[in-house]
Amino acid sequence: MMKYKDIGVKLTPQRLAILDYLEGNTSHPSAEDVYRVLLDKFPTMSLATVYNTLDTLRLKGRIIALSIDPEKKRFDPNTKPHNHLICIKCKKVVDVDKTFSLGLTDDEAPDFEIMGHHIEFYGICSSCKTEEHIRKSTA
Amino acid sequence: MMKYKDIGVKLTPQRLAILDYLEGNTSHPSAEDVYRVLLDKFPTMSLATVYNTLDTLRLKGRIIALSIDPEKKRFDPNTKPHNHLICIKCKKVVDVDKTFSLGLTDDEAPDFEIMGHHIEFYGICSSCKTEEHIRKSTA
DNA sequence: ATTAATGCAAACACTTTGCAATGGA
DNA sequence: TCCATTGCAAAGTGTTTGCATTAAT
Repeated sequence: MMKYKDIGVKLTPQRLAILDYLEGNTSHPSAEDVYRVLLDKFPTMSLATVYNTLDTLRLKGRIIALSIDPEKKRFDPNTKPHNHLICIKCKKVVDVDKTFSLGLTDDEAPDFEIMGHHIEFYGICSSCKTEEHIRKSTA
Repeated sequence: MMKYKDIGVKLTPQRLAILDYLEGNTSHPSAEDVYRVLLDKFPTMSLATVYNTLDTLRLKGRIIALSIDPEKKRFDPNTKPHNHLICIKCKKVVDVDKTFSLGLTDDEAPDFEIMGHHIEFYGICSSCKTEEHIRKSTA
C-alpha cells in the first residue's frame, strides 16, 4: 500500500483508480476509454479530471502519450523505450518489445540532435482478417 | 500542362494550386498551412475546400497524411515509403530517406499481418538548439 | 446538361481551461 | 489550515458535413 506516494502529487481516489487501471495495462487506452471504465466506481467523475490526471502522470513520467492513432491520444504505462503495432482497421495497438538500433549519420539527419525514435508497425490483426474473410465469402 | 489529368477528379483552380504547392514540397504542411499560403491567390477560398481536397488527394494516393505531430495532420507529397524526423521543440518535420528493413517474427507480432512500418525519429533541430544556448547564456 | 466541387456555416470530436466547492496533506 | 484537485460548463482546436450555388466535364 501507499505504493504511489513517491509521485509527488496529491493522491485522490480518482487518481489512485486511474493509476490502478493503467498499471500493467497493455491496451493503450484513450482518455475516454479510461473514463468509461472508471465511471462504474466513480459515477460523478468528470472527463476533465481524467484528462488532467493523465497529463499530470505524463509530466511526472509515469505514463507516455502516443500519437500513433491520429484520432486521439493513447496512453501507455510502459515508459521504457519500445515500439508499437497498430491494426489499420480496428486501431488496436499492441506493444512490440523488440528494440532496434537505428543509426543516422549527420548526412542522413542534417542539423539535428537525435534523441530517440519510435517505430510504428501497421497491419491487420487476426480478428479483422477473419472479418475480411467472412465478408468476402458471404458477399 | 494538364499534368494532373490522370487523377480522376475535376481539376478546379483551387485543386491545381494545392497540387502545385505540394509538388516537391518537403515542409510537411498542415491543412491550415496550405490554406494560409493559398489565400494570396484565392482570397475567397474556404478552409473546408483545403481539407476536402487534401483528403481527396490522399484517397487518390497522391499524398499521405502523417500523424507524427499529435496536434494536427501533416501532409506529404512523397508517397514512397520513407521515415521522418521531428523537432520536439518547433515541430519541424524532415524526411529521412534512409530505409530500414525491420523484420518481426510471428512471436514478436502475434496474430498480425504486418504491412509496413514508419519510423519517427525525434530530436532538436539546430535553430532550436541555438535558442537553447542563447537562453542559457542570458539567463 | 450533368454532376462534382465550392464557400459558408454549423456541427463534431478531442482536449483544455476558469472557477467555485471540496478534500488531501 | 491551506492549497491542490475536483466537477462542471464553457471555450478552444482541428476537422467534417449539409446545403445552395457555381463551374468543370
